[in-house]
Amino acid sequence: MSDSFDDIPFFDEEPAPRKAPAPPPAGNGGLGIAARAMAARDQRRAPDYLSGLNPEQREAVETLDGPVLVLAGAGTGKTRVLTTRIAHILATGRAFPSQILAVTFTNKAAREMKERIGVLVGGAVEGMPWLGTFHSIGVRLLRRHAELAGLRSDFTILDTDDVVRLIKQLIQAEGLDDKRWPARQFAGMIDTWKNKGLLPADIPEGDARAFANGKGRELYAAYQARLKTLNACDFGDLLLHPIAIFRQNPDILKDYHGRFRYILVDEYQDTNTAQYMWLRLLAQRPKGTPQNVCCVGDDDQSIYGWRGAEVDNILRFEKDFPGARVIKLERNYRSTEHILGAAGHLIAHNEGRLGKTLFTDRTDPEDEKVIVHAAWDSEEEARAIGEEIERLQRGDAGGRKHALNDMAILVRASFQMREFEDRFVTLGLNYRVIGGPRFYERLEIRDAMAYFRLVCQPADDLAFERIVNTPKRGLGDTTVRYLHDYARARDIPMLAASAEIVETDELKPKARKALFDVVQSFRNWQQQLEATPHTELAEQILEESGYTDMWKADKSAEAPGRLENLKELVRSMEAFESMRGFLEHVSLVMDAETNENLDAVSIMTLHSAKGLEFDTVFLPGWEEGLFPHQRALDEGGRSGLEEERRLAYVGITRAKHRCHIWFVSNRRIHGLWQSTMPSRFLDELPQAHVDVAVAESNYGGYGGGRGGYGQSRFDKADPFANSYSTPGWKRAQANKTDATRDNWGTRSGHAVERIGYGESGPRGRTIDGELVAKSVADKPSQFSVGDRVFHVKFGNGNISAVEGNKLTIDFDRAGQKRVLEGFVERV
DNA sequence: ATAGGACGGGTTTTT
DNA sequence: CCCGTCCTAT
Repeated sequence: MSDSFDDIPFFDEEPAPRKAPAPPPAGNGGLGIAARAMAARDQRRAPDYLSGLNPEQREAVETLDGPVLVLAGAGTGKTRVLTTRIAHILATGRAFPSQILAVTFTNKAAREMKERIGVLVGGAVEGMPWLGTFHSIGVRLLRRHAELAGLRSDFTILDTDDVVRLIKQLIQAEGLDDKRWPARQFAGMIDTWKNKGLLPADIPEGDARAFANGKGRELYAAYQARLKTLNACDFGDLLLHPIAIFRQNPDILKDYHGRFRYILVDEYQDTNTAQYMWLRLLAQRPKGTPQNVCCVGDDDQSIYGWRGAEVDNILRFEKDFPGARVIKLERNYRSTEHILGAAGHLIAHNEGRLGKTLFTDRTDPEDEKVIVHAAWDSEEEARAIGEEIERLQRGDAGGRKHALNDMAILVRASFQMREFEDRFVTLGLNYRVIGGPRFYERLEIRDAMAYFRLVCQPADDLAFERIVNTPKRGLGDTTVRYLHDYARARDIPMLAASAEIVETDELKPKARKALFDVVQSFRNWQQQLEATPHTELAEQILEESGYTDMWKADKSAEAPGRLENLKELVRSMEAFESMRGFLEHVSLVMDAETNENLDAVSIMTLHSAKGLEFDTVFLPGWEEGLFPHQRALDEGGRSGLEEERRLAYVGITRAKHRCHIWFVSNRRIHGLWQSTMPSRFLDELPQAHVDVAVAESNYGGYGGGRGGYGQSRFDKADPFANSYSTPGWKRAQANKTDATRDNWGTRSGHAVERIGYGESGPRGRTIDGELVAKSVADKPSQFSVGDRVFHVKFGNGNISAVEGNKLTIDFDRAGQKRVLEGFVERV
């Protein structure tokens, strides 16, 4: 993104496009004769960038007039189509870069697109100013018209953390119990409303009553009012304000209609209602005016319904844009026929899809089918996958050697990651974890950012409150509350209030002096904002505020890492022209770099795997309750199940050559062992493309298809040749105390890259297993210590502890386990 | 001010 | 079980 929001001329000063629009495409079905002739003519002198496209891709690229919906299945060259289409628009002189609006969901996608267009078009074309995420484009629009939303153009963008703190204040100000009404929850509600495009007046009565003793609506309105006085926005506002501005100012909207000759949207299946409203305002034109909108998406990969995405948007595209051309990309360039066959058969169980079937020409008898494996428990699952990874890495059995970078483990829920980490640490296998909190979410980074924000934006009270007593200056709660009240009463920012208060003798001398110093410092830094280079100023701020000293004095293990992160923060500012430009970047771009030089297995959730591909993919945890997730079923019903199925589809289609699916019979949930059923999705895989692994262990076995998951096949199992060993997690922690800037330690030849995760490592989470536990919890246990019991999976053992309905049992063969008493019987 | 204990909550995540 | 948050006791 650009550093400044003033570099884009608002009105077109460029000449009109050089070429007359091409004649409308012939017929609805195949190409007419004239069109074919023209296509043939074009083929002869087809520009380089068009060669190598298949007919459908080419149609998607070359159908420039009128609405187009491209249904691009996984691995069908979606990004290629989008970028080539833009290159084509530019190369044919249909529009200038600044006349193309291209929207993506993530910064990564936007970046990638920019790079690829650059390659296609050559360096001649300046970066496209209106290519970006919904939010970054929203910021750009809002900066231009801020006053129409009651803001100044230098408004701040609050992140989730700020929002929660602000709401908490509001809840307290209402005299409500902030424990009974958690701010985080209300922030979530506001987010949901905003995703739906709802302002306080629009929210359903039921929603309004559900929170804060029925004060939900008032609280939402108060929140919006407070944002306005803070000259701030949350993420939702970046869409909602422009929508309101467009609706209330038809002339402004009309200007944008004139500006944006071509509109492109990536991942259309992920748009939420607000984004849809925004897009329709910009794309729908009066009758007779060209509506050159092209949306690309895949209804089968819609996996964000839970955060407001509406698959309906893609399903009703043709209604919204009558006469739309719908182009399906079904030729897959990524995966083997077995992988496509398995994925296609699975997803066919969903109703209400537009219906695509991926195919490939490549057939290779050597290609391995999708393999389903059974394991006793999650520990064995991790062990077996680890072994398979090492086997592929060594390349024995005549196979070639595989890089760890080509392998990924995709899990449904992040708590599953831990077991793999433990195992890989023990094996000394390099891995990287993708997901979790980011660089910019770290404590020290957020503190430093608060200083910078307050310098650039003195009205940023949230930043003020964050750092006024960091490092400790003796300005505790009492003082801050006083400042807060004083500022609110006079309707001025807290920093300005402080400047007034230090002139009085309202505060005790000690506090007064401390606050005076703060006020002086900020005055000083603000004065230097224009003159001093921003990286220098940043360093100066961190030094003079005592913030770096605070961490230098800290003897804890993380302190050196935090200092290193601060240095990195300042270093990363160099790429920007000003401190303001940097702040804007950070508020919208939260992603972390990966270290590509490191050869490591990737571990991530299925959600974060969307859009990626790997030679070999491992999909563990295909069990009822985990995948499909119980909560998705409980809360989402049928559509919840279908979204889970799409997630499974996404998982399988990430694989180029090898896809290994696993399920276990026992998983530890809330620390208790529970027996689990294989996922229904396993039954939905086609026999023709799937093999069932045998002899992974002597008790595994898939049971041969439908209905084959009897418990009896586990009876003679002896899964505990290795007793439960202490996880290597602690060692992992120790190993990477020096992991700082990039979060990867390299001791003992073992590298762990933690993309996103902060110093705390992965958090243990677990799935819902409460029902079983609660149903019997009130009865006193019928078992007591010393009882000899039998467990259908663990065999015989002696009870060593009883706690409600939870028993700790020393099994003869399985070692010590904690199980619910319902699973054992007295011998 | 900070450690330590009680307490709650535990799917997925971007901007 | 395992973690983060909040309140209490030093």
